[in-house]
Amino acid sequence: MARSSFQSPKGIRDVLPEEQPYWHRVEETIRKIVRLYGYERLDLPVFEETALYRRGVGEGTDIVEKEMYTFLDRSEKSFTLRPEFTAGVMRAYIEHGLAQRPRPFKVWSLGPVFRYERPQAGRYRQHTQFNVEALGEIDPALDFEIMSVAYHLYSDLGFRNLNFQINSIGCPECRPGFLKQLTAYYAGRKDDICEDCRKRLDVNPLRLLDCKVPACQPVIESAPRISGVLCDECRDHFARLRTYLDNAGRPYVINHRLVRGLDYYTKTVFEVWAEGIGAQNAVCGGGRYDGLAEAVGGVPTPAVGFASGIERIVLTMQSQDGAPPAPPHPAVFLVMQVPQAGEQVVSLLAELRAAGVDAMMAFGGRSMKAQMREANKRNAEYVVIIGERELADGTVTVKYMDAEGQETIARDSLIGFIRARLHE
RNA sequence: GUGGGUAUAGCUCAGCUGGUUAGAGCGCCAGGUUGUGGCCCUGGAGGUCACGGGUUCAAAUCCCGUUACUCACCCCA
Repeated sequence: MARSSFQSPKGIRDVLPEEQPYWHRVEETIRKIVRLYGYERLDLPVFEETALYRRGVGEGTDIVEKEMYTFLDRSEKSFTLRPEFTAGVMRAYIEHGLAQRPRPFKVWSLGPVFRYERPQAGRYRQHTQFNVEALGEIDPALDFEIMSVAYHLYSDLGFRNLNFQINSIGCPECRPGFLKQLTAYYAGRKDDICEDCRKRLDVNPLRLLDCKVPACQPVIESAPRISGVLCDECRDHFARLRTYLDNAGRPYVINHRLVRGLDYYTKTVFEVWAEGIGAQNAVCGGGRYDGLAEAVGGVPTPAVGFASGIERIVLTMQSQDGAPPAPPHPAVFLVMQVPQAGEQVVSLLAELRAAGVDAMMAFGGRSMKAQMREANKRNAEYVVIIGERELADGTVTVKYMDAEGQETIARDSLIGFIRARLHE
């Protein structure tokens, strides 16, 4: 590693040009799909009042307890770099009276989110999320639509073995009863479970089901399942969602242990799992959050959404075999055989670009061989050479870089000549 | 917050049990005569061997500490 006075902060990375083709491909696909499904873009601030996240995400969550980048501004107000999108979307929805628009209000966002965590493969302190939300509607067909957006994205990106995990975690009507059952069940087994789980029993019992410690597995295995105690409304909602999935032939796995860490989820929760992202498995997580609006001071508003991490998508793409997205390369690269051709090269370059032909020139007055080598490294399709002869008779020489041959043509016919070939 | 691993050129890494001007491949730059890329050949630039201390006649190499990076746990995208 090169020495330097500075380096990027821990867990925060640069996306160098060679990785950009992947990002470009992902963004292109996202734009295509949100249009297809009728979602509009919503850009939100990168930081919000701290209280929004405390109440929106939930006091008991890891995000709020230990992962937020919180700071005081010069007026001593507390703000926090967004650790997720959903709370901000809800804030904007309420603040701008967006409930007045046709419902559901369907939006997507793309941008960085921040969490203070120990970085590891597929996990960063700043990462980029593609976020999709639909607010103001409880119909399970909307849950299905949201999941379809995710499905469509990954399948268009060529992901194999799409692994959708779904569950229903109930609502304020039925979940308390389940938690009572669950804690009662665990109360008699305190000696059989790990230390973390003993804490979860008091703090966040739902997460007991999420534990990966081997000793806890048999306990989880025979634990009561929420599916048995869902209220009629939640049971019906979940059943209808599954029907839509079945009818569409979508693969999914019902995962009784999928509970998710954020407080605001109700009913449907889902994740999409992928390989190639280190020890992480989720490229996408989401669900229904009918209780969030009230938690942040709005009128009750049902909503569903998901977030997907672009870095994890890119890692997944890179781990799959198949050709990487092609990097950009110029159609034309201009080379001067003698320094006197410099003026011609500079004006010709401007003319080419004005005509919409992407072009570059060799800078710095190096040898022609060096200029040709650069043209090759930059993968130019055509090299246009201007030398003494061309200067003398008002011509240019066009060389084909991935074929044999070259030809000398009138300078004025160059743009037409190149355009004709690029359209082939 | 907890645990493991690693720190030598831009990148990937050699450098054995301490010994004199620290190496390779790739990349970069320049040449291989008269105006031309890719292959090949030649040459060149580039390193306070992470940092600080210690042991020793002698440390990239051994010991201690610090920092950084990395993987994993927790949790999540």
